[in-house]
Amino acid sequence: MDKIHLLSKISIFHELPVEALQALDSLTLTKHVQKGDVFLSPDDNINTLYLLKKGQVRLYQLNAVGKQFTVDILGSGNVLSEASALSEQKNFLYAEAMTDTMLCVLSKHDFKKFMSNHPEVAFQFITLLTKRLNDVYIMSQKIALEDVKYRILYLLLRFAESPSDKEWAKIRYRLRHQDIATMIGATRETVSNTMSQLKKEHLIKSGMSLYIHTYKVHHLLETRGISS
DNA sequence: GCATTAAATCCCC
DNA sequence: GGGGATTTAATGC
Repeated sequence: MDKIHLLSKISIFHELPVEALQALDSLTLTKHVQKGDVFLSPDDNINTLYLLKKGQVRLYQLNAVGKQFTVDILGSGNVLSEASALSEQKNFLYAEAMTDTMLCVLSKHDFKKFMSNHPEVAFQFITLLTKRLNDVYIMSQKIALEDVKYRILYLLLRFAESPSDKEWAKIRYRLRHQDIATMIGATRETVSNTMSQLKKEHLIKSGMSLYIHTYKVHHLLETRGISS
Protein backbone atom coordinates (compact mmCIF):
# COMPACT_ATOMS: atom_id res chain seq x y z
CA MET A 1 0.00 0.00 0.00
CA ASP A 2 1.42 3.40 -0.90
CA LYS A 3 2.54 5.85 1.72
CA ILE A 4 0.11 8.62 0.74
CA HIS A 5 -2.84 6.36 1.22
CA LEU A 6 -1.53 5.42 4.65
CA LEU A 7 -1.11 9.07 5.57
CA SER A 8 -4.74 9.71 4.75
CA LYS A 9 -5.57 7.09 7.37
CA ILE A 10 -3.95 9.15 10.11
CA SER A 11 -7.00 10.61 11.78
CA ILE A 12 -5.85 14.23 11.84
CA PHE A 13 -5.16 14.14 8.08
CA HIS A 14 -8.44 12.46 7.17
CA GLU A 15 -10.00 15.24 5.19
CA LEU A 16 -6.93 16.47 3.35
CA PRO A 17 -6.90 16.62 -0.46
CA VAL A 18 -4.38 14.49 -2.34
CA GLU A 19 -2.06 17.42 -3.10
CA ALA A 20 -1.76 18.21 0.60
CA LEU A 21 -1.02 14.58 1.38
CA GLN A 22 1.68 14.57 -1.27
CA ALA A 23 3.22 17.67 0.24
CA LEU A 24 3.09 16.06 3.66
CA ASP A 25 4.57 12.86 2.32
CA SER A 26 7.68 14.61 1.10
CA LEU A 27 8.26 15.90 4.65
CA THR A 28 8.19 12.58 6.45
CA LEU A 29 10.53 9.66 6.93
CA THR A 30 9.30 6.13 7.39
CA LYS A 31 10.53 4.12 10.34
CA HIS A 32 9.96 0.48 11.16
CA VAL A 33 10.16 -0.92 14.67
CA GLN A 34 9.84 -4.51 15.79
CA LYS A 35 7.47 -5.95 18.33
CA GLY A 36 8.83 -5.36 21.81
CA ASP A 37 11.09 -2.46 20.87
CA VAL A 38 11.01 0.58 23.13
CA PHE A 39 11.62 3.29 20.56
CA LEU A 40 11.04 6.37 22.73
CA SER A 41 12.28 7.17 26.24
CA PRO A 42 11.72 10.17 28.52
CA ASP A 43 15.30 11.30 28.10
CA ASP A 44 15.06 11.44 24.31
CA ASN A 45 15.16 14.94 22.98
CA ILE A 46 13.32 14.30 19.78
CA ASN A 47 11.49 17.37 18.49
CA THR A 48 9.44 15.25 16.15
CA LEU A 49 5.91 14.05 15.71
CA TYR A 50 5.34 10.34 15.16
CA LEU A 51 2.49 9.23 12.96
CA LEU A 52 1.44 5.69 13.70
CA LYS A 53 0.67 4.15 10.34
CA LYS A 54 0.47 0.51 11.19
CA GLY A 55 0.72 -1.41 14.43
CA GLN A 56 0.02 -0.98 18.12
CA VAL A 57 1.98 1.17 20.54
CA ARG A 58 1.92 1.35 24.34
CA LEU A 59 2.79 4.59 26.14
CA TYR A 60 3.97 4.19 29.71
CA GLN A 61 5.88 5.62 32.62
CA LEU A 62 8.23 3.99 35.09
CA ASN A 63 8.62 4.68 38.79
CA ALA A 64 11.78 4.39 40.84
CA VAL A 65 11.35 0.67 41.53
CA GLY A 66 10.62 -0.17 37.92
CA LYS A 67 6.84 -0.48 38.12
CA GLN A 68 5.05 0.58 34.98
CA PHE A 69 1.99 2.69 34.50
CA THR A 70 0.46 2.51 31.03
CA VAL A 71 -1.04 5.83 30.02
CA ASP A 72 -2.51 4.72 26.72
CA ILE A 73 -2.46 2.18 23.94
CA LEU A 74 -2.61 3.58 20.42
CA GLY A 75 -3.61 1.86 17.20
CA SER A 76 -3.09 2.71 13.54
CA GLY A 77 -4.04 6.23 12.53
CA ASN A 78 -2.94 7.87 15.75
CA VAL A 79 -0.13 10.28 16.60
CA LEU A 80 2.36 10.31 19.44
CA SER A 81 5.10 12.44 21.00
CA GLU A 82 2.82 15.43 20.45
CA ALA A 83 4.29 17.20 23.49
CA SER A 84 7.70 17.36 21.83
CA ALA A 85 6.22 18.31 18.49
CA LEU A 86 3.98 21.13 19.67
CA SER A 87 5.52 22.66 22.72
CA GLU A 88 8.86 23.03 24.44
CA GLN A 89 8.03 20.11 26.70
CA LYS A 90 10.29 17.12 26.59
CA ASN A 91 8.95 13.73 25.79
CA PHE A 92 8.13 12.13 29.15
CA LEU A 93 6.81 8.72 28.16
CA TYR A 94 8.24 5.44 27.00
CA ALA A 95 6.78 4.11 23.78
CA GLU A 96 6.87 0.37 23.13
CA ALA A 97 5.79 -1.37 19.94
CA MET A 98 3.29 -4.08 20.93
CA THR A 99 3.32 -5.41 17.37
CA ASP A 100 5.61 -4.82 14.40
CA THR A 101 4.98 -1.18 13.69
CA MET A 102 5.39 1.34 10.91
CA LEU A 103 5.76 5.01 11.77
CA CYS A 104 6.15 8.29 9.90
CA VAL A 105 8.42 10.84 11.46
CA LEU A 106 7.77 14.54 11.00
CA SER A 107 9.98 17.32 12.36
CA LYS A 108 8.51 19.90 14.69
CA HIS A 109 9.38 22.67 12.26
CA ASP A 110 7.69 20.98 9.29
CA PHE A 111 4.68 20.03 11.34
CA LYS A 112 4.11 23.57 12.59
CA LYS A 113 4.47 24.95 9.10
CA PHE A 114 2.13 22.36 7.69
CA MET A 115 -0.45 23.15 10.35
CA SER A 116 -0.40 26.86 9.63
CA ASN A 117 -1.02 26.09 5.96
CA HIS A 118 -3.79 23.66 6.87
CA PRO A 119 -5.77 25.05 9.84
CA GLU A 120 -8.24 22.19 9.61
CA VAL A 121 -5.40 19.86 10.61
CA ALA A 122 -4.75 21.94 13.71
CA PHE A 123 -8.41 21.66 14.62
CA GLN A 124 -8.45 17.89 14.09
CA PHE A 125 -5.32 17.65 16.17
CA ILE A 126 -6.85 19.48 19.09
CA THR A 127 -9.95 17.32 18.86
CA LEU A 128 -7.87 14.16 18.99
CA LEU A 129 -5.75 15.31 21.92
CA THR A 130 -8.75 16.51 23.89
CA LYS A 131 -10.44 13.17 23.50
CA ARG A 132 -7.35 11.38 24.72
CA LEU A 133 -6.98 13.75 27.65
CA ASN A 134 -10.58 13.06 28.64
CA ASP A 135 -9.91 9.33 28.59
CA VAL A 136 -6.96 9.78 30.93
CA TYR A 137 -9.00 12.03 33.24
CA ILE A 138 -11.74 9.46 33.48
CA MET A 139 -9.32 6.58 34.02
CA SER A 140 -7.62 8.38 36.90
CA GLN A 141 -11.01 8.94 38.47
CA LYS A 142 -11.80 5.22 38.17
CA ILE A 143 -8.47 4.26 39.72
CA ALA A 144 -9.11 6.59 42.65
CA LEU A 145 -12.75 5.68 43.26
CA GLU A 146 -13.68 2.28 41.82
CA ASP A 147 -12.77 -1.34 42.55
CA VAL A 148 -10.64 -3.34 40.15
CA LYS A 149 -13.67 -5.09 38.68
CA TYR A 150 -15.18 -1.82 37.47
CA ARG A 151 -11.85 -0.41 36.35
CA ILE A 152 -11.40 -3.42 34.09
CA LEU A 153 -14.93 -3.15 32.71
CA TYR A 154 -14.49 0.53 31.97
CA LEU A 155 -11.18 -0.11 30.22
CA LEU A 156 -12.61 -2.90 28.09
CA LEU A 157 -15.60 -0.78 27.11
CA ARG A 158 -13.20 1.89 25.95
CA PHE A 159 -11.32 -0.62 23.80
CA ALA A 160 -14.43 -2.37 22.48
CA GLU A 161 -15.11 -2.06 18.76
CA SER A 162 -17.84 0.50 18.30
CA PRO A 163 -20.56 -1.01 16.10
CA SER A 164 -21.95 -2.87 19.06
CA ASP A 165 -25.43 -3.64 17.77
CA LYS A 166 -24.35 -7.17 18.51
CA GLU A 167 -24.51 -8.38 22.10
CA TRP A 168 -20.82 -9.14 22.27
CA ALA A 169 -18.37 -6.43 21.33
CA LYS A 170 -14.86 -7.39 20.34
CA ILE A 171 -11.90 -5.82 22.14
CA ARG A 172 -9.79 -4.14 19.51
CA TYR A 173 -6.36 -4.80 20.97
CA ARG A 174 -4.59 -7.93 21.97
CA LEU A 175 -4.17 -7.29 25.70
CA ARG A 176 -2.26 -9.44 28.12
CA HIS A 177 -3.41 -9.41 31.74
CA GLN A 178 -0.13 -7.70 32.44
CA ASP A 179 -1.09 -4.85 30.07
CA ILE A 180 -4.46 -4.41 31.73
CA ALA A 181 -2.82 -4.43 35.15
CA THR A 182 -0.45 -1.60 34.30
CA MET A 183 -3.31 0.48 32.92
CA ILE A 184 -5.57 0.25 35.95
CA GLY A 185 -3.05 0.22 38.77
CA ALA A 186 -3.50 -3.37 39.92
CA THR A 187 -1.33 -6.49 39.99
CA ARG A 188 -1.38 -9.09 37.25
CA GLU A 189 -2.73 -11.70 39.67
CA THR A 190 -5.63 -9.53 40.74
CA VAL A 191 -6.48 -8.90 37.09
CA SER A 192 -6.43 -12.67 36.45
CA ASN A 193 -8.69 -13.33 39.40
CA THR A 194 -11.11 -10.60 38.48
CA MET A 195 -11.18 -11.62 34.81
CA SER A 196 -12.19 -15.20 35.65
CA GLN A 197 -14.85 -13.79 37.96
CA LEU A 198 -16.15 -11.66 35.09
CA LYS A 199 -16.24 -14.73 32.85
CA LYS A 200 -18.33 -16.60 35.41
CA GLU A 201 -20.72 -13.66 35.47
CA HIS A 202 -20.87 -13.82 31.63
CA LEU A 203 -19.83 -10.20 31.34
CA ILE A 204 -16.81 -11.09 29.22
CA LYS A 205 -15.76 -14.12 27.20
CA SER A 206 -12.60 -15.13 25.43
CA GLY A 207 -12.08 -17.09 22.27
CA MET A 208 -9.77 -15.99 19.48
CA SER A 209 -10.00 -12.56 21.05
CA LEU A 210 -11.69 -11.00 24.04
CA TYR A 211 -15.34 -9.98 24.03
CA ILE A 212 -17.45 -7.88 26.34
CA HIS A 213 -21.21 -8.07 26.79
CA THR A 214 -21.89 -4.37 26.33
CA TYR A 215 -25.56 -4.50 27.23
CA LYS A 216 -25.06 -6.30 30.53
CA VAL A 217 -22.07 -4.20 31.45
CA HIS A 218 -23.80 -0.91 30.72
CA HIS A 219 -26.76 -2.09 32.74
CA LEU A 220 -24.51 -3.12 35.62
CA LEU A 221 -22.68 0.21 35.63
CA GLU A 222 -25.95 2.11 35.52
CA THR A 223 -27.44 0.26 38.44
CA ARG A 224 -24.30 1.02 40.40
CA GLY A 225 -24.41 4.67 39.45
CA ILE A 226 -21.10 4.55 37.63
CA SER A 227 -20.86 6.71 34.55
CA SER A 228 -19.38 5.03 31.53
C1' DG B 1 -10.83 -5.67 48.51
C1' DC B 2 -6.46 -6.24 47.18
C1' DA B 3 -1.21 -7.23 47.40
C1' DT B 4 1.94 -10.68 48.06
C1' DT B 5 3.83 -15.11 47.71
C1' DA B 6 4.14 -19.52 45.95
C1' DA B 7 3.11 -23.27 43.17
C1' DA B 8 0.65 -25.36 39.21
C1' DT B 9 -0.69 -25.09 34.62
C1' DC B 10 -1.06 -23.15 30.04
C1' DC B 11 0.77 -21.50 25.78
C1' DC B 12 3.71 -20.32 22.12
C1' DC B 13 8.56 -19.79 19.89
C1' DG C 1 11.40 -28.43 25.64
C1' DG C 2 11.60 -24.29 27.93
C1' DG C 3 10.54 -19.65 29.32
C1' DG C 4 7.03 -16.46 29.70
C1' DA C 5 2.20 -15.75 30.81
C1' DT C 6 -1.73 -17.09 33.34
C1' DT C 7 -4.29 -19.23 36.95
C1' DT C 8 -5.33 -20.62 41.50
C1' DA C 9 -4.88 -20.71 46.42
C1' DA C 10 -3.32 -19.24 50.96
C1' DT C 11 -2.33 -15.47 53.96
C1' DG C 12 -2.06 -10.81 55.82
C1' DC C 13 -3.27 -5.99 56.13
